[in-house]
Amino acid sequence: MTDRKNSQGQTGGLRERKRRETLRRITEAGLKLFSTKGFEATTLDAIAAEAGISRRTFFHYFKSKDDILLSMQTGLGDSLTAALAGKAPGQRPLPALRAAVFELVAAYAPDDLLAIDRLMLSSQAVQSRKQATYLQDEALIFAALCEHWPEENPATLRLAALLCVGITRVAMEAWRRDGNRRPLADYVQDYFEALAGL
Amino acid sequence: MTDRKNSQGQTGGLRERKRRETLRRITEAGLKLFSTKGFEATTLDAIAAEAGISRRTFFHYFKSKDDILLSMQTGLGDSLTAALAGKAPGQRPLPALRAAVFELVAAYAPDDLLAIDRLMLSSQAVQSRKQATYLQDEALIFAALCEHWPEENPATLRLAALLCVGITRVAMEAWRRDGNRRPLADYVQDYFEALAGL
DNA sequence: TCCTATAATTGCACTCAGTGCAATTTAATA
DNA sequence: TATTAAATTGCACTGAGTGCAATTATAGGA
Repeated sequence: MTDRKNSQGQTGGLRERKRRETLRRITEAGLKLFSTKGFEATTLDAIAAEAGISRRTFFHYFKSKDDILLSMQTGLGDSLTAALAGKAPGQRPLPALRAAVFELVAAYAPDDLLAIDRLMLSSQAVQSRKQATYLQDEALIFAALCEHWPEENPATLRLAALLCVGITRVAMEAWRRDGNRRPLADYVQDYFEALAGL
Repeated sequence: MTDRKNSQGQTGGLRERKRRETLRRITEAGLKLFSTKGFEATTLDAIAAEAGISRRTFFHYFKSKDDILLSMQTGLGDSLTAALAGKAPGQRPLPALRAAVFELVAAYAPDDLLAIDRLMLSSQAVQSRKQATYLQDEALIFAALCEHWPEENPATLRLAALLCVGITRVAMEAWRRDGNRRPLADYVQDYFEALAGL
């Protein structure tokens, strides 16, 4: 009836459009205040005021203050399983994962993510929860591996998931530590090669 | 002067003895209440009352409610670096670590730790912080490895630390999942062997 | 256009974790 | 015993997060 563009789930009605807009305003307000005042020193009242909503409404969009930052995570588990789903021919698990990681890492915008990352360091709780997501990523990838290689030893697949997430993690650490002068893919390469020297 | 047995830092005065006793009472009270009422439902007032102290005093012993549980962690990083310090002859890093892990895992009391572990699952925040400690363990072990094998490629040592903590972690998961009918060392063995099949 | 079901926003009152401060008690020691 | 330092406590406060009920805005059909 009304002329809403519901085709790709993109616009879909005034209600949803407003909701997305409010969500955007909250995260924007949060990011702005976190980076100026610091994470801990920023109160929810301040965020709500900056976003033009009430304090109570904030909790209809996020379950906690932490979640503003956490919601901006890349979602390594989802990305990798997706990249893995398309192409699992006759390859071994680890090389397939390796390829998927490189695919991901190729398209990576340094600056935005780095800023978020730095903010996350300022809160113990946020940092912990961020690091805990690595373990969830592992679980997701392990499940995907089990589907693609059902006859493989589960312990092997478990280790493959562990290594792939772990290598990505330490590569990003090294990359950030060096002030990203070399591309992230180089660090990933380094660690995958170091695997042979064990 | 006074007859305090300060030799091994064991007793050392009324003050310290009382302090240790209070600490013990708090953790005991916490554990008791957590396991009956649940972690979230247990208030600090209840813990303080049960331990016979004031609410305010609690914070002279723990920085947060979480820390009661977190303080009972094994400290994989410390244990492993200690076990590693004694014996690093001409071995390669990973085999040396492997031996150290087996040494640790041999002396492991199932029941107590398992109860703590189950309690930690009931709080998102505690669980996250627990998982985050694995990364700190990695860092500790990596530092120790760098000292013992200064001429080795750091990336290799980084991966060794990652693997050793990771394998211990997934082994404990599998062990717990199976209701620990087999000894923990068996699971560690499984994963170390699966490493070859990658 | 009007009407109704449903979703979003809000205010209010509440619980609980955690902190700062200042007073008081208790142990250590000269 | 007198002095010093640590431990305990109460009080008042901030801020996160929740439950509830009232209000407002949107959706979609009559």
